Parts: sequence; C-alpha cells; structure tokens
Amino acid sequence: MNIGDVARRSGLPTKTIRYYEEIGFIRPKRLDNGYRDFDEAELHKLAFIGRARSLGFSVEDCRILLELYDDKSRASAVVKKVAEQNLKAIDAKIADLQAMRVTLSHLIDKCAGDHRPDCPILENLGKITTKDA
Amino acid sequence: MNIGDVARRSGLPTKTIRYYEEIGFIRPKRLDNGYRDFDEAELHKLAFIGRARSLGFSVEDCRILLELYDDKSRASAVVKKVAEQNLKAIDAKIADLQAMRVTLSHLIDKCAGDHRPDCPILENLGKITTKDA
DNA sequence: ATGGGGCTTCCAGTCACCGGAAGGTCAAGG
DNA sequence: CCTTGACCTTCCGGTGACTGGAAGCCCCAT
Repeated sequence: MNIGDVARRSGLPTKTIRYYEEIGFIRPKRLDNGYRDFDEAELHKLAFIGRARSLGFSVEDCRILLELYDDKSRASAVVKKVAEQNLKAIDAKIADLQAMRVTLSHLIDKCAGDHRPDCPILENLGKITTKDA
Repeated sequence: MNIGDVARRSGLPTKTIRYYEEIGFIRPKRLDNGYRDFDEAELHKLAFIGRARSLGFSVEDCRILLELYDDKSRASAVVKKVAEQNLKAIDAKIADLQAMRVTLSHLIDKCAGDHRPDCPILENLGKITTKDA
C-alpha cells in the first residue's frame, strides 16, 4: 500500500505519516523504487494514533498507549490511569479558557463598539497591575 | 530601570522581555555597560502585552491592540471586533476540548480499571474507522 | 514522448518562548 | 584589593507536532 492510500484510509496527511515514521511509530518496508510499502497492521496503528491524538493524547502518550495496546497482558488499570491523566489535563485547559472567556466577554459587553474612541477593553488592558516591589 | 525590575513589576520573565524586544514591541535604551534601561512607558507596554496574552490574544493580536491603544482617535468598534474574534476562537477551543472530554470520559467510565487486561479504551482506539476508498 | 500525478529527501518555518553556556558588571564583605 | 554572588549580555539550540516548499525520481495513460 502506498503512502497516499494510507493517508486516505487513515485520515492522516502524508507529511504526518512520514513524521510518525521518523519518530519511530512505524517502519514500513520499501519497494525497489524507494516507495514506502505499508501493510494493514501499520495502517491500523496509524489510525489508532490518529484517534488518540484527536482525543488530546500527546504523541508521547500515544507511544505509551501503543505499547499497552501491544501488551495483551497488561492490566486495564494502567491504561485507565493514562487516560485519566489526559482527562485531567483537558479539564485544566477548559478551566483556563473559561476563565479567559469570562473576563474577555465582560470587557466586550462593556465596550460600546461604536465610532467613539473610548474603549473599556483597551483601558482594562492598559491598567498596570504590577506588584510594585 | 533594569530588566530584572521590569520582570518583577510586569510579571514577565526576562527571557520573554528580551524576546519582545527582538520582535519589536519595545526598544529600550542602553546604558554604557550595555544593560537595557527601561522607562515607565515600556513597563506599561509590557504589562499590557502580558495581560492581553493571558486573555488568549496572540502576539500578533497584541501588535494590533498596541497600535489601537496608541491611536487615541480609533473607534472602539475596531477594538471590539478584534476582541470578539478572539472570543470566538476561545469558544471554538472550549467546544473542541469539551467534545474530547465527553468521548474520553465515556471511555474511562466503561473501563474496569483493574488487573484484567480487557480495556474498552484501547479497544475503541483500535477500531479502524477508515473511509475505505 | 509527454504530461500529470505520486513518490522521495532535505531544509526551513511555525509559535512563543525556555534553557544553558560563556562571559562582562556591579555592590558588598573580608 | 580580592572575592563572592547576583545581575546583566549574547548566542545557540530545543520545544511539539507538524507543515510548506524545492528539487528530483517514478509510473501510467495518452
């Protein structure tokens, strides 16, 4: 299977697939002309990584998850722990963004948004909130 | 004012301040010994950038906001628009993360998380969801 | 044989910094 | 006067996870 077919079937760009080879996720054989030749197992692995990435797992998380996936005797608790850590990280990001959102939307609400130059948004950003030593 | 004082008063790391000089946000004078010498206006500007960054504005957004801040005759509508675009981007990120969160937490709930090897998390990641051409 | 797409490698760029090395400067203490 | 330690400087490289582009094969259909 050529890289283009794998890209279509996995949903990953060819650039990303080459990158995943570079960082050791896959080692496709080569044809005589130098083209990569993927088998179904590699396609499968790439699709796995793609799904995990879309759920917010880092590439290094994926490396761990792949190892766990291959190790059929590992306890599910181990996998669950990795997933829970990821969930925590996602929750923290959501909380950060929501805090931003609150402040920013307050600012936007207070701004008339007309032809006049007075703007509470800039005024607030301009406030020096230093901790004078 | 030395860079260390500015760092303490603005809350930005010295590395970041030097970086902001490099990309043209500020142009502090230099003392004979080569040290940067900041004035209050520069401190103010850095604090402004720091606050905007913490609200999710990109560095390029900050460049625009600074220009708008300096242009006392611009309409507040212009600023509001930039802020609203940022708010939209924040909302999109929150939505993405929440979608991830839902899927991942379902998966985690379904996983026993014990000594047994069966794990719905990995099983789901392993599902090939390709669009076979 | 020619054209167009697909494949290869390699280099550089993204974004917003951060870490560290090598070295100059300054104020205080012995 | 010397040392110590906290500053400051520049420069180089790295981060994460790709992405873009150039230069150049390769393959197939016309």
